[in-house]
Amino acid sequence: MSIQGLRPVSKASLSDKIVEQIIDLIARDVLKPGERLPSERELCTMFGVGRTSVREALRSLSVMGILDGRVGEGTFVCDNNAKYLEKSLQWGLLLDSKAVQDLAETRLMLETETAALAAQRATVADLSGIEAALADMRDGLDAADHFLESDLQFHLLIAKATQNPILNNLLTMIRAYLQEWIRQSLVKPASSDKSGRARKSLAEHDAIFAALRSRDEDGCRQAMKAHIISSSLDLKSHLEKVLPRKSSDR
Amino acid sequence: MSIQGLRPVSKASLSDKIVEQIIDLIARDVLKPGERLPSERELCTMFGVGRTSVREALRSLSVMGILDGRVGEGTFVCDNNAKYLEKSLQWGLLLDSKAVQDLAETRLMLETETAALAAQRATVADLSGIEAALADMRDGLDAADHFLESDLQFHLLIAKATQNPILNNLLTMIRAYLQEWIRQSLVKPASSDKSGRARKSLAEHDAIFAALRSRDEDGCRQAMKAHIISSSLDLKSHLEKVLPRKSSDR
DNA sequence: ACCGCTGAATGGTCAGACCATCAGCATATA
DNA sequence: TATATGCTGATGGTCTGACCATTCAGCGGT
Repeated sequence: MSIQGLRPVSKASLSDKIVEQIIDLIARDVLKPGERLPSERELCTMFGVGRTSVREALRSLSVMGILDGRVGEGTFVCDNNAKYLEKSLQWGLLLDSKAVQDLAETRLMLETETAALAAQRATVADLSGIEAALADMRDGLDAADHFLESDLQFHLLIAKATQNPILNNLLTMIRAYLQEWIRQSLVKPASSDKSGRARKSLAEHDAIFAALRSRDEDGCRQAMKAHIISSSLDLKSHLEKVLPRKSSDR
Repeated sequence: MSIQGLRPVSKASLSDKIVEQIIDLIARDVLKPGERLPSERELCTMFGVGRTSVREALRSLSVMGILDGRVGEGTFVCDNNAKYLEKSLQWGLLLDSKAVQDLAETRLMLETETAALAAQRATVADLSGIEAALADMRDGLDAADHFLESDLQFHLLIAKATQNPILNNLLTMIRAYLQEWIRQSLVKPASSDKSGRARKSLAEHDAIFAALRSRDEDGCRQAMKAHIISSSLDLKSHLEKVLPRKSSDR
């Protein structure tokens, strides 16, 4: 027997209700971005609940990227309330075991298209930033760490130049995972000579930047693709030396 | 005076470290979906921290949709990694028009390339699964929800056919976010006639599948791109009706 | 075979305490 | 006067121990 029209009773936890209230306050602009919330202890009395519940609510909102708690200062409304997406995409990446090859493949895909987008949208400020990173690479030709750092900057600045924060964040994350592998494959290259690799890499970056500056969308795509594939060769051969072969090979 | 070689110390909070550990466990399949975690009190002794910290960690993971706590039963790993949708809509959030568009752009980028990859790698099982989803769409031409569901399946199966779990997971999550918007723009289309949109969409999917089956990598890319752009137009005009324009517009 | 009771385990909440950190201010020093 | 230095109170982060409400398994009675 089943009776229609029965509604589930309120099963929301206390902290969830608090979350709702705070979100509502933000949505109605009572709490504006950057503003400071009352202290946890004050919120306790205001909501009439224990500190635990308040803290769980604040924790939730901070995981969503809506609030940001700073010890000794207080809790603040994040300027950018769309952080939630980026956060969960990050954690999602974390969830998937960091298979280096799959990651590298994803990076290739994202970064070539990102470069094309950047060619359309980069501001002059973006361009000069990227140029600076390039100059920095040139300076660091003989210092692996320095070189690598500028290299990373170069790529991240391009991602930023798409003006798409989600894309930017995704690429930053992926790159962070790969960075250590890339470092190793540069420091201990398969192809004996290492400053040669750096020099080649620099030339490739030059090509990318040239295409970028002249707003050559497709040229940028090609240059980036060529660069990543080229640098992936070293990474791949390095991996094969270090990693045990996994089950399925394609 | 500045001293070189000083590294920033660990500033991650206790609960954040616990979050990382648990995510790692799930990523390495030590904890499988649906499985039950040790009780909070056990976790306290296992991690050597107070219950507060453990609870904050569990709370975070549950906000992310990775865990699910049930009173009197325990805490479980969600079998459905794409719970984010439910969660983010539950909080009614706050995706401004720009975020949705950035997301759509990212999707376009990923999904076109994904289609090309799938054309190379799809197994016969993948293909027949995709074909089944296509047939399902045809059946659901008049039932929006049914149609939408099969549509989603179609795209996810293609992502799966790349055999790259990271790519797959990424697209699954992005799609989960967009799904509700896509639904709305189908049910309440800008261009008056809605079964027309569905029919057009079906034709586009046919084209994609044809290219996929004949392993036409570039054709697949083009077909997918055309499809997403076409369906994005409706989404975009829908957004402009529903969402407040935020700050910068490009 | 069915029902209801009981008790243990569990997540949710509470109160009170201590700690590390930070802003702001007063003080001391050059 | 201007710049360090040191104190102090407020704040978020953590710990402890307690109680509540819910759930489930097991027991006993029908």
